[in-house]
Formats: sequence, C-alpha cells, structure tokens
Amino acid sequence: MSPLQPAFRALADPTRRDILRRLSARQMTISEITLHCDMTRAAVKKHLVVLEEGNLIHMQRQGRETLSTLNAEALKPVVDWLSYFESFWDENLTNLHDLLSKEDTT
Amino acid sequence: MSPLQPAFRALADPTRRDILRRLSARQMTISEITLHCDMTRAAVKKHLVVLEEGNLIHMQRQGRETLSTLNAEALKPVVDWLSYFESFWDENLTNLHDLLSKEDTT
DNA sequence: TTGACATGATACCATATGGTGTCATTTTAA
DNA sequence: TTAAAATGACACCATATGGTATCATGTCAA
Repeated sequence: MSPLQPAFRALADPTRRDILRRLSARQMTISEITLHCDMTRAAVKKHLVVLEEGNLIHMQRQGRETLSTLNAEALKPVVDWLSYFESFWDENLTNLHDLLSKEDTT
Repeated sequence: MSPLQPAFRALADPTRRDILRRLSARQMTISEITLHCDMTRAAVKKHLVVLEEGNLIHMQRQGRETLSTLNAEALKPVVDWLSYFESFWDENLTNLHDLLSKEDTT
C-alpha cells in the first residue's frame, strides 16, 4: 500500500478535515473536540484514530485526558503528490488553444 | 457540503489516483484505462464517475468510445486547502523547541 | 475514599463503497 | 447488413465506514 494512502483516506472526511483545522490552533482533549462536532465522543475518537493512522495527528495520554496534537509535516507528501499536477494546469490552457485552432478550421 | 468534498473523496482511492496520473499523459478510453487496472471495466467506469463528480476529469462520448480527460485545475482548491497548513510545518519545529526546553528543566 | 470526569474498548447498526456479472444499445468495419 | 467492439445501466454482494449505546478503568478533587 502506498504510504500516502492512510493520509489521503484521513483527509477524505469533512469532520476530520475540520478537526485538523482546529488542532492547528492548539492541542485539544477529545472532549473539547467533541464540543464542536455534533456527534458522540466515541465517534470523534474513531475519527482521531483514523487521523493518527494517517500520521496527521499525535495522541498522548496526560493524566486522565488525552491530548491530540497536529502533525502538519505529514501533509507534505500529500502536497508533493498533488504538486505533480501543477504543471498540467498551464498545459490544459495549451490544449484549449489546440481545440480552438481545430474549431477555426471547421 | 463543502465544494471540496467530492474532490477529496475522489482522491481517497489509490486506483483513482493512479488513473489521474495516467490521464496526465493523455486522454484515454475506458477500455484503455481498464487494461492497467486489474479489475473489470464496470469497476473502472465507477471510479471514473467518482472522478468526474469531483470534477477531476471530464468524460466525452466520441463515436462508440468515451474519452476521459484530466481536469488538473480542479486540484487547485485542494492544494489551497492544504497550503493553509504549510505555515505550521515550521511552527512545529518551534513546539519541538519548547518541548526540549521543558525537558532541560526537568 | 469516593464520586465525578475523561477515556478506552466493545458490540451493534445502517449506509456507503468497491467489485462482479449480465444484458441492452450504439457504432464501426468488412 | 451484420458481427464485434465499446459502453451504459443494472442488480447483487461483501466489506468498510461513520455513528450510537454501554460498560469498565484510571485519575483528580473534595
């Protein structure tokens, strides 16, 4: 399996992307995160596990609470994968040019 | 629903990411794509539909075949969303610093 | 030491997802 | 005109996914 797969999978859910944004401000406990999520704590916990599997966050027990911390570096490989396509953004304009040329001769 | 959701969902599957890479070289028919995918044409077609829902490709009937074309621009919003976190890549190094300081005083 | 707090861990459920097989329809080449 | 090629459209299946409810366990504060 591609090492990117767990990260891409984690990013596919809107709740998980929202959690990432919140964790970018500061680390939070599971209960804190749950306050914003409109679902049970158990569901939030599951999302956190998926995020951790994607290495996008780190969970650390601290006394009776568990702090989740963003690991933004893990997004780097994802951005790199997507960056491959940046060169095609302009190239598509070229294709549009070709298309227009053909239409001119029709 | 966030306009990004269909794109993130489409990117979550390795087969679909592979198809995007292949389409970056040239547009292909469904049968051509299927040759590389180790699954039936029907399954590939489903993936193509998901990619189209994410606006990542465009399908166009051409006689008896359907040509799939990459729409790389649709990846731009995805990259933009991820770029928000770039500023935290360095900030995490700062956090590491804090952590090390604390350990020094322990 | 004792109850409330914050979780971990499960069991269970409905739906979404990823695949297959099959059949109808349109198009092309002989 | 006719069979093969290339799809579209379904029906069907097993699993994964996203949520809930519940109960056990460790921890903190009074």
